[in-house]
Amino acid sequence: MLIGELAEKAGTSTRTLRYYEQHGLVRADRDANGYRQYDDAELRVVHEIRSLLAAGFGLDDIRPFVACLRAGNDLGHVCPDSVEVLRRKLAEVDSYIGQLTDLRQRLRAQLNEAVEESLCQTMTCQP
Amino acid sequence: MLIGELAEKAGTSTRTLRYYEQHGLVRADRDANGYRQYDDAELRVVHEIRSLLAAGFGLDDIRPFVACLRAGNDLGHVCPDSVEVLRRKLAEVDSYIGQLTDLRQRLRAQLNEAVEESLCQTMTCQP
DNA sequence: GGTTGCGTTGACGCCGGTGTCAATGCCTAA
DNA sequence: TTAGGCATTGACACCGGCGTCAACGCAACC
Repeated sequence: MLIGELAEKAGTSTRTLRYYEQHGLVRADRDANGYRQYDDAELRVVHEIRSLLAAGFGLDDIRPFVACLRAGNDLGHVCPDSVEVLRRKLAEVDSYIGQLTDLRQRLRAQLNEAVEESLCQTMTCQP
Repeated sequence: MLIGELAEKAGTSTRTLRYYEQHGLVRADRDANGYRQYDDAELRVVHEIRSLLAAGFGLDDIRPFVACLRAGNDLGHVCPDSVEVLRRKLAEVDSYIGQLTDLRQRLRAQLNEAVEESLCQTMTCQP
């Protein structure tokens, strides 16, 4: 399978596939031409990458998952290194949710303050 | 007040103050030298900017808050345009929290799956 | 008058994933 | 043989807030 075909099957671009390869995620043999020749299994790998990227992982985080697939596992997240990344990401997400929740509180407070302020102007209340 | 002094008082850098000015947030008169000369009120403005940036607003979002302060209000968020931005941001934050919560669910599910998998290997269970 | 220290503008770098263009080479069908 | 379609590598562009450096002007003190 050439790069254009894989790109289409994976729903991405050739540029992207080369980028992944440059970062050690996707592998390709080379034809005598120098053209990249992809194994069928790489489609699965690319899907895994796209899925994890969409979830907010970075390319470096994704490497263990790909390695896990290459090691013969059906799922990329069942290996110790992947689990470690999952744990770390979960902690990050938790922390982030916490921060956003705090921020949300402050935004609501400011909105309320602004609304009361404008009520005071129209209805002459005593703050 | 010269730029270095304002930068120190505001806990930021001169580079940053020029950047804010370039984006229409901070104002300065000029000495005969060409040196920027800052009004005392600009310190308040810079603090407002820093605070909102820290909360995740972008410079464009912050502009109405600064305008609100310049209009003579004690608080930058009591003007209609500011309120509009606050509402939008609150919606964004809500949406983002939702997405992160979903993601969190998926991460937990994958972790559980991985853990059960490894238990199966050590304890010969029947999935 | 030279040094030191602050001011000025302008420009590049970073991060991360990808679009996009350029210059060039291979393959295939008309 | 020529066109055009796909391949190759390399490099620039983007976003956003700022660090950082360059090359220079002005102020003040010794």
